[in-house]
Amino acid sequence: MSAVPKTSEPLRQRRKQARPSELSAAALELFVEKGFAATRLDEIAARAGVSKGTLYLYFDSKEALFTAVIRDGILPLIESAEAQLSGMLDDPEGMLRAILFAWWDNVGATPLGGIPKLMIAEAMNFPDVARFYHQNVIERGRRMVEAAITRGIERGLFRPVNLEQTVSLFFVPAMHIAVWRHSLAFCEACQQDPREFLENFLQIFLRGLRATEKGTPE
Amino acid sequence: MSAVPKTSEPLRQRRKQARPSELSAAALELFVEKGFAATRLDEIAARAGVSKGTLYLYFDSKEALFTAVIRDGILPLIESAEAQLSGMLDDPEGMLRAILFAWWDNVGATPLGGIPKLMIAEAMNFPDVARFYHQNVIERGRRMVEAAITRGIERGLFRPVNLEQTVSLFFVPAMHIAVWRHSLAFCEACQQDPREFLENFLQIFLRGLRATEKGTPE
Amino acid sequence: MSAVPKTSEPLRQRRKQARPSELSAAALELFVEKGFAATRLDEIAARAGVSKGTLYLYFDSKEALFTAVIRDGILPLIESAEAQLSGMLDDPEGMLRAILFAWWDNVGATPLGGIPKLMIAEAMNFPDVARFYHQNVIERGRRMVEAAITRGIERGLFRPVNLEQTVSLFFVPAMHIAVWRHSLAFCEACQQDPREFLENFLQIFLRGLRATEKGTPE
Amino acid sequence: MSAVPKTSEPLRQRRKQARPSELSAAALELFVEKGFAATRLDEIAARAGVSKGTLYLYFDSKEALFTAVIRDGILPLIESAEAQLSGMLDDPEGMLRAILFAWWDNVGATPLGGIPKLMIAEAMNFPDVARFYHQNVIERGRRMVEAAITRGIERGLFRPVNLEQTVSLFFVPAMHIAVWRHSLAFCEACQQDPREFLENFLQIFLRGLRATEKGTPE
DNA sequence: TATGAATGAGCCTTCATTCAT
DNA sequence: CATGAATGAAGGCTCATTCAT
Repeated sequence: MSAVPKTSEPLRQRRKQARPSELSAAALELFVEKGFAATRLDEIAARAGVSKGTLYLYFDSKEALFTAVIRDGILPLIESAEAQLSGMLDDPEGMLRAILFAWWDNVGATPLGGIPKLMIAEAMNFPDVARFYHQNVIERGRRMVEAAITRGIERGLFRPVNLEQTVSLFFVPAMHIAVWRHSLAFCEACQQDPREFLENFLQIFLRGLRATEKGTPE
Repeated sequence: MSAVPKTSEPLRQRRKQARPSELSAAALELFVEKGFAATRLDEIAARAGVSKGTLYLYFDSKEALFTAVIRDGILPLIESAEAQLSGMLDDPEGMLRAILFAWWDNVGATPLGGIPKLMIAEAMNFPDVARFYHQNVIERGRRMVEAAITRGIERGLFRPVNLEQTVSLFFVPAMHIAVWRHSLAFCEACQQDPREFLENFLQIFLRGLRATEKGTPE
Repeated sequence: MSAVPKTSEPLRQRRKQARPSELSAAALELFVEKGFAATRLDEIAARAGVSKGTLYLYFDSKEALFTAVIRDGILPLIESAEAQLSGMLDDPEGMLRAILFAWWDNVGATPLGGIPKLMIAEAMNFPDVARFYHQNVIERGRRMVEAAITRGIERGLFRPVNLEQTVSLFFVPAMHIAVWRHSLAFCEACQQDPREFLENFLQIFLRGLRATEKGTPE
Repeated sequence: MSAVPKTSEPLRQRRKQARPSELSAAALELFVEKGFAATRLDEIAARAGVSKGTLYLYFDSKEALFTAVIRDGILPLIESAEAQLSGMLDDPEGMLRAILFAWWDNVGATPLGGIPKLMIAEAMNFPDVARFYHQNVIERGRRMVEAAITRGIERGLFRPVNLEQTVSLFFVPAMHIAVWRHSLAFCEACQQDPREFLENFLQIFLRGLRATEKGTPE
């Protein structure tokens, strides 16, 4: 509020452009921390440095703000991830590793990493948002992993496994870290380095997935 | 209204004894479904078939009801599980399998299976309850698995792995099923048979865990 | 609150029965005085001697309270008026006079006399209520007057006039008094005795209505 | 946006002069339709085709706008009416008829015809405005009618009647039409031609007023 | 002069909690 | 023990008003 750079662009204009994402960023933090119902609009406004009424210049209601937080928060990321990772199908194991750590760097380690917790908590209260999230985030993420595993099986690198369940297993530890970071964060078991945890998981996962004929020297 | 005959009423007596758990059962369902803040005491009372005021005869406040739901719901189960499973240390793989499916039968498949979702959603709003849950449920559960894996490593059945992380990995898929059952339940990927999913996980998990020198005859 | 007679009937019970009409009576006064939008529920509750929340035990919303004020306030009166006055058709002039003064005594001079002002002010904001009022109050009132004038014409007592317009003319001065009582009440011209005003109107009205052949000696 | 050429702009000049009355015209329509409290400044600005802030360039507050709507709307008309009709005292009946239809043409049939409804609705919320309206509009209008009736009585054309009340009766049907046009407008009884209604009223009114000795040739 | 983004006081409504019955 | 009418604090939302541009 005091450290605004005085460029030639009028301040008002720049704030106007930035406001919606400033507001939804503040909202995301609080929704993740306390849940939708327990978050007061006062708090969101205060954290964004605006007054309560300003929220209504950009969002029709608390619920609309919630929807926007989910929609606008995660969709761009999925799209860029698809663009970046689709070319790695030649190396299934490498692609799986890349998906996992790209997710961690761009989502899990950022405030967006709270969204899985938020969706878990609010899915039954906002079925429409949950359905959107499922179709546009979960399903698209699963498809990427599915493609990698399928290719690995085709090439004889992986055992023929139940695809659906194996894809689920692949995501589950990453989700686990993201969720616990924003809930039972004090738990020491979660204080471990997330990348190390994911690496450890990948080893067990891939080892369990690989075709057995070829030994995998540790 | 004033002339209620005061005979010996076994039914009423039984109800009186059972009331608290009837109330907390109703509360659990609703807390899991909608979250703590979004659940009204009216609804809980209605679902338990009592009036709103009656809740205050057994619980001091909404928050006390929440605490009771967690405390009284899960603790007895952990204790009986410890008693039943502690004798299986001779067969680490069998013990891991037994833990997983005992948990599913006694917790995951029952209304108590909603507690993980509830704790995830409310941990940051109720740090005391979260700490209680962590110490008395999570840690005790982890210790059982830790014992089995440690014994497996000692006997050369399992590779020497990072214990903490591996224990986490062991629990994560089970938690995942329980959580998603009560949030994104409509997701088809979650409609799969939970036991089958756990079985599939166990295969990959154990295969990834086993010492490599010995082939793993399916 | 302190002068409640201590009869055998429990206080709570009696209040429960009386509350809705106590509340709508308070609401009527304030809606008439300030209009719907300018009336705060705080005021209504305060005037009725209850807290704000109590209003919602009996009415779903401010708007529902408005509807109830109109519906429950005026309908019973119309019905009793129809019952009492329908037998006077033998004496058209007497019936018209009776209608006018019965209306004054039972509506105009009571708090219900504010309803015409209220309906005028809010009809366009609440078209459904306006339509209800029109069909169930205005039209039924008009039919009674219409019957009297028609009979008078049939018997040669009245000139053959435009019925619709004459019925309107009959009601207009009464409405005028009622409306001004609750709006420009300070106007001296309105300080006149209402009964005298109505009597004076009746004379001019009937004199203008009567068949001319028979002189009407003053 | 910054390079607006400062040429001589007759259109803009004209707009600048006309703005206040354009604004109060828009305000009048909405105040009449929805009442003062239920009308938002946003709507008024939108209907006048300006932004919300512009209203504050011409009026200090919403209430000042209300006052201006009444003051500036009706006063010029009364003054021109007085000038035009004061010369008709030689023909009392003609003057009464002229007053009635001049009022209809210049007020009742125009947007100003909504003012009586507005004053009825808001008189108790704005006693100062109501007093102004009473003194400068109502009283001056009454005086014109009073003069005509007095002259008619002096000349033996009219019966000696209660002046105050008869003047009220004279205005009441006209007010009634104006008010209902802006409130219960859907009512079929009000769909009648207003001039015809006023004509019918005049016949009954004058017939009831005339001295009885002289027959009244239609 | 005109704009419209921003404000914040105020209102309707909800709901945990109390208490007379 | 049980009820449910009553309470009042608090939250979502609106809108008259201000002011930087």
